[in-house]
Amino acid sequence: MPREVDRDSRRGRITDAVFLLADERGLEGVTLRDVAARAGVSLGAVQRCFGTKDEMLKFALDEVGRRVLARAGGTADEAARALALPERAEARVWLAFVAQAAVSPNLAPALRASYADLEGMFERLLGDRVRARALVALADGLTAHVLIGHLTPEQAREVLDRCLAGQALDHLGAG
Amino acid sequence: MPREVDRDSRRGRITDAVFLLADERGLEGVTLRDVAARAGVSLGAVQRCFGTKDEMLKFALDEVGRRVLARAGGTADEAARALALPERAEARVWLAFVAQAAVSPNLAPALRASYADLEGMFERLLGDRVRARALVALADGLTAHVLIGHLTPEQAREVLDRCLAGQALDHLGAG
DNA sequence: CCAGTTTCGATACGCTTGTATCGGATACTA
DNA sequence: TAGTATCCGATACAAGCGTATCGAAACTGG
Repeated sequence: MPREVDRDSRRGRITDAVFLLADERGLEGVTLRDVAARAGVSLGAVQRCFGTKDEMLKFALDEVGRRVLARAGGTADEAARALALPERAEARVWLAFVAQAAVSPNLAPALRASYADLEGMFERLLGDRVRARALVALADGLTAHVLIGHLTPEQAREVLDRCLAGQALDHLGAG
Repeated sequence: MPREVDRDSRRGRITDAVFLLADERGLEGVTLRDVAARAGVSLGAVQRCFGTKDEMLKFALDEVGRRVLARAGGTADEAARALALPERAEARVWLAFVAQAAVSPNLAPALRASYADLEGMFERLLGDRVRARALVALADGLTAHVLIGHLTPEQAREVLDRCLAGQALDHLGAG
């Protein structure tokens, strides 16, 4: 056989390149050629590592799910803040996958699995599945609003703090 | 001059076609040829109506913003439910634009304007800007989770009802 | 030391995309 | 009614995409 490069480290480098490009231009701006160039490998290497583009994206989606879950530990407050105010690049990748999964059935199951993990973690922390769902949804919404520039990170932090203190979404029915 | 077709109605038909296609395949699956075919006009007609693809998408974004805002009237509860549980097609179009705006600077301002309108409406209804932001973010998050199949519409409705009753996000810090 | 097999990077290919261009049809103007 | 300026739909075109293919290189088994 020819010299065999380290397959796993190569997959890791390629996945990192996918994240960088998805952060810069969105998921649709990720082309195999650009991924290869950014990762410092040939186009053929990307093909051989992942077979098809969809498989590469699916692998990247699983990876970002793992990273998000890994950082969302500790108390419910800490976890919520980590979820709502993530790394900007990571958040953009996540949002790109959410939008894509809404229309591409082959990406949706992996994303649903990540959300199920996330929701389960918050449910264990809070002891209430509905509250867990509310918190995850709120965090996702805040993250999206920061990304598009509707809120600053500080404003999102303020909203989250008020919600965590139980003062923001109380008694909305009275309004 | 040659016979002049009704420009506004043509723009409307083309915009409807953009919505249909964005709902089916996402915003990146919207091609000028498919839009033309779906609208029942020629490719050249689409070009002359909007000049470039970006302008067509920007027009569609403004239009969906108007529709969302138009349906979100009444009390805060009604508005929140209309926002969190919109027409499925409309929601997918909205999510697609959010994801796109996060990486394309020319689309972001129009989306920010729509969010500013929405937030202003809730602020008037609630008398509290932070609560308004929380509610809009929660609604957006719930909508996204329904679209990707993580929550059923009924589950999202349950979360929203608990939040509107002030029982879901209270005292998360104790968890 | 050589044959064989496997993986490497490069290139070729067919397809789709957004945009530009082009003759023909049309409705004002004089 | 003839001229003309405008707008129509069709087609042409260059670029970029994902994927398939190919010769060369390299490591292993005999």
